Amino acid sequence: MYKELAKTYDPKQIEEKQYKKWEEKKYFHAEVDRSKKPFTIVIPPPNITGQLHMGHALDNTLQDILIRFKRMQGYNALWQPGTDHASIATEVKIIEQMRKEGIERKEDIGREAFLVRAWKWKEEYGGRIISQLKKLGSSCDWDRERFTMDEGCSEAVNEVFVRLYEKGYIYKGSKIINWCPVCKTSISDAEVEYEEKAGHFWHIKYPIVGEDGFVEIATTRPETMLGDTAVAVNPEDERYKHLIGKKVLLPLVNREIPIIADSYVDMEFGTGVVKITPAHDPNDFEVGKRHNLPEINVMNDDASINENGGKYAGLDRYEARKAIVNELKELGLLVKVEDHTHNVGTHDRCETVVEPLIKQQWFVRMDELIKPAIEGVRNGDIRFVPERFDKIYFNWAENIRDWCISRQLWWGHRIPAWYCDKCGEITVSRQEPDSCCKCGHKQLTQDEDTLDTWFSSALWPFSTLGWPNQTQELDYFFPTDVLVTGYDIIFFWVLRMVFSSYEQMGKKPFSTVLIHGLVRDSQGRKMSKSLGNGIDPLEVIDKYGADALRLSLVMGNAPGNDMRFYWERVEACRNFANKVWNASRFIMMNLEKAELTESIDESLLTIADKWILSRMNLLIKEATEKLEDLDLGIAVQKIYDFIWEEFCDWYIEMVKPRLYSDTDETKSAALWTLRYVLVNSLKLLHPYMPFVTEEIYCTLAELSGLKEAESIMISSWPEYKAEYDYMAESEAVELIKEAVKGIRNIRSEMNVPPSRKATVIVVSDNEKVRNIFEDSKVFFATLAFASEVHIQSDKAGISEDAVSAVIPGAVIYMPFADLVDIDKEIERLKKEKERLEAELARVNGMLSNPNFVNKAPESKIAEERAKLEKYTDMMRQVTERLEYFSKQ
RNA sequence: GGGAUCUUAGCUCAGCUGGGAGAGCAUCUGCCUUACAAGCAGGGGGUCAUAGGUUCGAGCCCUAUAGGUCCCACCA
Repeated sequence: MYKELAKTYDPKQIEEKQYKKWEEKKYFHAEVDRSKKPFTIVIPPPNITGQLHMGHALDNTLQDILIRFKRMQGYNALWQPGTDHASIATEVKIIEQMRKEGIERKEDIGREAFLVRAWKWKEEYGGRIISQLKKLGSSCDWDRERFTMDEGCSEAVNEVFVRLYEKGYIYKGSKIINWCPVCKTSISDAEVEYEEKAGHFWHIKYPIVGEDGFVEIATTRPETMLGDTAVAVNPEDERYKHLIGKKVLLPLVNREIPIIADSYVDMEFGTGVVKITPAHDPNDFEVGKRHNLPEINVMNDDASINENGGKYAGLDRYEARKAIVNELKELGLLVKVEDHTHNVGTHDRCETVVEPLIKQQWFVRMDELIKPAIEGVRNGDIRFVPERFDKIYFNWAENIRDWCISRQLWWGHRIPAWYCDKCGEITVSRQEPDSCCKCGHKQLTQDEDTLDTWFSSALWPFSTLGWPNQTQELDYFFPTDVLVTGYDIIFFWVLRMVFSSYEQMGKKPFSTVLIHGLVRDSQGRKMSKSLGNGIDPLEVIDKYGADALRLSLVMGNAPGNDMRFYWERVEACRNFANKVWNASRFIMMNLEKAELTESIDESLLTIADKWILSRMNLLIKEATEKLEDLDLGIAVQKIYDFIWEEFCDWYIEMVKPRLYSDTDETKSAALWTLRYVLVNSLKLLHPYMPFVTEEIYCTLAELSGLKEAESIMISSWPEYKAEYDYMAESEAVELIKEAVKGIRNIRSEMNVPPSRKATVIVVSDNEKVRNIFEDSKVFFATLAFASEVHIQSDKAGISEDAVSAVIPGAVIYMPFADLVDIDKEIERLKKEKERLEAELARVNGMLSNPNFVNKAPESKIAEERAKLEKYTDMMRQVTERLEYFSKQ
C-alpha cells in the first residue's frame, strides 16, 4: 500500500536506491536489435586520474539528457562509456607515488616494474570517476565499459598504426618538435599553450670576420646562441645588403658562421638581423633547411646545456642564459637590454616552458588525411551545434601540421615498430614480428616510445564498438549520433576522431557535435586547482541532490556559452524538485481515496481540464521539438514554466473544489486529468531530473496502477494528441484567468485583506462570455476571495462607485463602497488606458500599413484584427469608467 | 595580425527564421489559504553598449565605434 510521501523531497533517500535498481534491471544496457533504430553516444572518456569536476558534470548531464530522451522515444539508445589511460597524467601520478617510497626515477625500477605499478594504480583508482558519474545519474551501458588500453582498443591502435605506416602516412623523422624538459617527452602542437610572459630583448654584437665592425642582433633567448649556425638579413634590406655572403664570428663559441639572406627576416623588427639557431627554433629550422645550415643541438633532455655548449655544458638553460649575458657584458658585446613581453610556449600539463628541439620522432602526415575531415564538415555530413564552432574546427584543420605522435613515456601504447639488431631496418607489425622484414634476422628490439594518448582517443567511436573486428555492434551502432564535448577539445579530439574515422571506416564518426562551454566560478573565472575556486559536483549533489545540480547546469544556458556557477541557482532548482514532489504528493493524496479508471468519459471533462490538456499538448510538441534541435535549455525552461505556473498555480488550484466534493460528478475527470498531466510532465522532465521523476512515477504506479511501465526511464515519451487541442475551452479559461488576475490585482492595490470577501459582478453583453463565467463562478470564490458572484448583461443595480476590472468582453465590478479611494481608482484606470492606447496604436499601425496587410500571412492579419476589436472594446469600457469618476 | 563571441532589470542569464521586452535570484507589499514558507498573491525596476543604415516595423539583419572575454598565429 502507498505510504504518504515526506513533506519535502529528500534526494539522499532516493538517488542511490533508484540508480541501483536501474543498474540491476539493466535499463542502461543496449543490445543490437534491428527492429529498432539505434541512437548512440560515445562518452568523452575521462582520464583514469580524473576526479569528477563541473566540466564532467555538465558534459555528462547533456549526454544523459539526450540518451534518456531518445531511449524513451523508442530508440535503441546506447551510451558507450569508458576511460582514457591519460599517459602523461598517469605517469606523473605513478612517479609521485614512487617518490613517496623513495624511488627517484622511473629508470630505477625499469619499464616492466613501472608498468606493473601503473596497471595496479589503474585498477585501484581508475574506477573512481566511474562511480562519480553514477552519482550524477548517468545512464551509460556499463556492461560495455571500455578502456583505451584494453585489449581491443590496443588492437585498434596497432591496426591503425600499421595501416597508416603502410600507406606512408606515418613516418619516422628528425624534425623540430616541442620538448617538455620536465616530462622529458615530445608533445604535439596542440599541447603547447602560449602564455604572455615578461622577458627581455638582449642586443648582442657579432663581430664581422675580416673587417672591423659588428652586426647587432636582438634575441629573447641568448643561451641558444651556442647553437647559432648563421645570421640572417632580409635580401631587400639596404642596410645589410653588402654583408650578405660574409661571415661573423659567433662570440663565446668563436665559430665562424655565414651571413645569409632570407625573406623570413622582418626588416622592421628588432635590428633587422636575426641569429639562426636551426636546432632550437621552428622558424630557424626552416631557414636552416633552405640554406643547408648545420643543426647544432646544444641541449640535453632536461634543457641543460650539453657538450656542444662548451664551458656552459651542464648549466640549466636559465643559468646558462645569465652566465652568457654576463660574459657578453664583460666582453663589451652586450649593447643593451630591453624589456619585452612575448608569448612563451608552455606544456599544458605541467606549465613548463617548452623547448623546441630536433629529435627523431614518429609523425602522422596530415596533408591527405585532413582533406575528408574538412570536406565532411563543409558539406554538412558532420554538423556542429552551435554552428559557429565549425570555424574553430576549420581554422585548426586548414593550418594543421604533421602530428608528432611518439612520446618518451612508458605508460601508453608502445609503438609497434621493431629495429633489426643487425641491419637496423624498421619492421612495423600488428604483432611482435619473428624476424626483420629486410634481412630476416631474428634479434629485434622494439621502439621504446609510446603513442600520444590522443592517438587512441581518436579511434574511440569505433574501437569501443569492436573495430577492427567487424562486429554486429559496429555495423549497427556506428556511425554514432551525437558527440558532446567542450569547445576546448575540438582540435585535440574531435578533429582527430573525424579524420581517423573517414580514413579507417570510410564514414563519419558522428553526425552532430554538440559543443558546450565552461563552467566558471561566480566571478567568471575558470575553475582551477591553483585558484582553489573549484566547486565539487559531489558536494553539490550531497547538499541539493543530483537532479538539482543537473537542472542548474542546463536551464537558462545557450549552447556553447560559458556559464557561471551559483549556489543560489542550484537552490532554485532544488526548490523546483520540491515543487514537483509536493504537487505529486497532493495529487496522490487525492488519488488514493478514489478509484480511477484507465480512460475517461470526455463529457465529464470541464473547461479547466480541457484547458490543461491543451496546454500539456502544446508543451509536448514544443519540448520535443526543442530537444530534437538540441536546445536542451529552452526545452526544460518550457517544462519548468508549465509545471510550476500552469499546472500547479492554476490548474491544481482550479480543480481543488471538485476534489473536495463528494458529489461532484466531474471529480473523476479531475483526478484522471491530474494524473494524465502529472505523468506526462514527469516524463518530459525525466531526462533532466531522473531521480525525483522516477521516485514519483513508481509511487504513482503502485498507487494507481499505471500499466505502462515499471520505470519511467523505459516508459514511452509523451505524444502530441490532436484530440486534446480544445481551442474554445482554452480561450475560456484564459478569460477566467484574466478576470481572476484583474480582481487579485485590484484587491492588492486597494489593500483589501484576504479576510474581506467581496461581491463580484460580471457584466457582459456577450452571451457566450456570460455563459463562461456562469459556469465558472466557483473560481472567483476559490481564487479571488469572492463571497457571491453575479453575472449580468448590463449595469442594472450596480453602484457605479465600485472598483472595476476591464477584461476582454466584460467588466468586473467589486463594490467596496467604504474602501474605495476614488483618486486611486482613477489613477489605476488612467494607467490601464495608457496601456491600451499604446496597444491600439501598434495594432492600428500594422493594420493600416499596406505592406503588412499585403505581405503578412492571413493568420497574422486575422490575429491583429481580433486584437484590434478586443482592445477597442476594452478601451471603450475603461473610458466609460473614467468618465464616470471624473464627473464625481 | 586573423577569427569568434559578448554588451538586455540591482546580479546571473534566456530571447528560435525581424511583428506585444522575459526568467531565476535580489528588492518591496500582503498572506502560516488543510501539496509545498524550499510556498502563495501582488508590485517596482530595462531609451536591449553607442552611432548610423535596411525595413511599414529592429534586442534580433548590415556597417562603424567603444569596452569585455576567448581562440589561433606570431617578429628573432
